[in-house]
Amino acid sequence: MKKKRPSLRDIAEVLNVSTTTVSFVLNGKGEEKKISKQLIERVENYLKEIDYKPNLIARSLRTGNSHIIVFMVEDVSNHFFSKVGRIIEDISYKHDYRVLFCSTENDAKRTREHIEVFKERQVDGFIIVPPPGIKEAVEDLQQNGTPVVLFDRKIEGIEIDSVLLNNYEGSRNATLHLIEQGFKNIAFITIDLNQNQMLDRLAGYRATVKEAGLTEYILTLPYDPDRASDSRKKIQEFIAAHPQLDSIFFATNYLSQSGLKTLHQIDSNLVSNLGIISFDDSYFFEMYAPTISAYAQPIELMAKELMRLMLDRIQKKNEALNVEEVNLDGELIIRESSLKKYTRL
Amino acid sequence: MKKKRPSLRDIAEVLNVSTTTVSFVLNGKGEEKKISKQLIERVENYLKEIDYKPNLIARSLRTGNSHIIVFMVEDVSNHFFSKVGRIIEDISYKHDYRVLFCSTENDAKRTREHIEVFKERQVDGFIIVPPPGIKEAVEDLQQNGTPVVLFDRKIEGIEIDSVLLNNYEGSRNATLHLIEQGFKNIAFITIDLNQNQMLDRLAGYRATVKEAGLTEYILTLPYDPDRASDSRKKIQEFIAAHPQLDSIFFATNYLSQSGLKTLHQIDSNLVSNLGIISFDDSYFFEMYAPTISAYAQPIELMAKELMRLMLDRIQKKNEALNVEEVNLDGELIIRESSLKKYTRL
DNA sequence: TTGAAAGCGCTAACAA
DNA sequence: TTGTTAGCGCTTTCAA
Repeated sequence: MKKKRPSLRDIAEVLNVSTTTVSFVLNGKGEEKKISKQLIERVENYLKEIDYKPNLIARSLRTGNSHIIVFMVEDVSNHFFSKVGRIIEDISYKHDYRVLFCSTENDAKRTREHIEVFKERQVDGFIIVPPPGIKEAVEDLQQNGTPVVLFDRKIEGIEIDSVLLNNYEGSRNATLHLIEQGFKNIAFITIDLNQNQMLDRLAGYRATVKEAGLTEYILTLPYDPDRASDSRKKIQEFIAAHPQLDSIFFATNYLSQSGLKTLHQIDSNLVSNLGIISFDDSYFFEMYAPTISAYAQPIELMAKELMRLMLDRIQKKNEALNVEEVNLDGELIIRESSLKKYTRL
Repeated sequence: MKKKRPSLRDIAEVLNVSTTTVSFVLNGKGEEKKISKQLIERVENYLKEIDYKPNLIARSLRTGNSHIIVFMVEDVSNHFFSKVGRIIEDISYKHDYRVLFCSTENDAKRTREHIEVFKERQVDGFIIVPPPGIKEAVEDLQQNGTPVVLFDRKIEGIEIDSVLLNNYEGSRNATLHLIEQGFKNIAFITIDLNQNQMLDRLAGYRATVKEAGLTEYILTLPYDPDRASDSRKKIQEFIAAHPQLDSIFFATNYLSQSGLKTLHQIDSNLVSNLGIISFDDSYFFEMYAPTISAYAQPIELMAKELMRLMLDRIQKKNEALNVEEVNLDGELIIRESSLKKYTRL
């Protein structure tokens, strides 16, 4: 049933040349290795004729690389990560790399297991959104000389290429925007995740509110996504306890989404009457009524920077390179929800 | 810098046994091959001690398989596909397979290229959402004995395992529901994609409307996503031309999304006054005001069926199996938007 | 019950 | 300018 594909050796035999010759021509090293024009042409023609495809596994075994890049994120089906992944896939494809997506679930053990397997599969590089507790595994990769680029989050106490969002600035901008629109009692709703990107956002909010002489109102919800109804109750209580609130800043887009739903359930006018802004954009914010303002992460730029670093590191694998920490700014997208309200103010 | 990992041979030398022995023990074939208990134990202990990880590439080269499954969809960042992919990833992980996600962009050439590369990489199976024009490539894989399971769409004139949605029934159910709620002038908005899943949905709508003695109103929009503004205009004209419409059935979730936005722009009361239902659910439908009814695809079940077939085919690679076409039913999720309206009727 | 050795298909150092 | 050949690390047949 399975017709065996011809191997290099088969080809060499048919053409009556050595496998070396075929290999060199195949890899475009014909000229460099001073193989005659005619021979090159003859080989190339034959390769084309039989539409020869080399066995990539054999090549990997020999060369030690695989032209595969791993993209490890918390959840590949998360909108933000999947969009970034999509662009990474495209850039990789153009450079003849493939991308293995995988979900860490923010779990260190699972992540370490994945890393082990991929290492044994000779993947050429890792782009990782690091869960807590994988510092050693990452250092190990670095020791090994495997390119690693961190994304979205840092690991403290380790020198490593990273592409990050300037969370503090973003949070500050969003808060400032609300203040400029005349909001005085701005709530910040976040999750109790002890990770620097969330802490920076909180810090940005607090500093800005304080600077403006306003009071801070902070609600911290449990991270556990299974306890959505708990969160709903907490939001409801929070709103009830602070009737003076005129606006809400959600620290991440899935909070905004569930938050909007909750607000709507509490009182269908609430969403229109409160100033609302979200950290992280969502494609549904512009279809909502009112449309929801957001501080958007620069998805395309992030993907490009990740791949720029990755391809560079792969190429210059044996040179010592300066570690780069790329801090990108997002963009404040002002829609209806964060504009001055006349109904309530 | 790179400390070389120990190979099977190294281990054999250290233990003063043959590589065969180590290999057998490593693969749990010790007993079967009648290696003595003590030896097995000695080898196992050493393997554990040095935390030996075999080189998976070498193994692949030798065995001809890779424990990698490819999941090819139109766009990996599409909500529906990424959710299915996420579950497939999980199931695979439990069976010690990894998943290579890749986007076809519904383009035959790109898809064929991907298939070629993956074939040379010895992937163990393909789950494919087939774009038009890849029938031959798929048949080729089948010839090769590589497991292929189609998802979401069929390829006409080819016997192949597939997991599909029962589009006709789904469309019928959604239409019936609107009729039961008292809607009389139901529009069907679709895209001009000549693929059977879309045609079945259209057919389901038409048959049901006809059966109920109602008039059909069909708007077909161009597929090209770049021409969103065109679509908006067409929707607007369509609504204007048929003031008697009391409800709209969108044939796919991204149509619903852009459609809702358009409706809202035309007249902010329109969304509340029309009956609305969407083929395909979206997580944002339940946050919208009003919440949007939908015929939801059974994401988890689909992923499970895909993997059931895939793992089965991989395992029984050399047996002739009956082709299975799994047709799944979705679920009608009734929310506010499709309930009887009192404001307009 | 264990070991020797032949490959899987490719690359590249070395020889001719 | 081209060819010979030794591996890459593993599995598995055959021999001992």
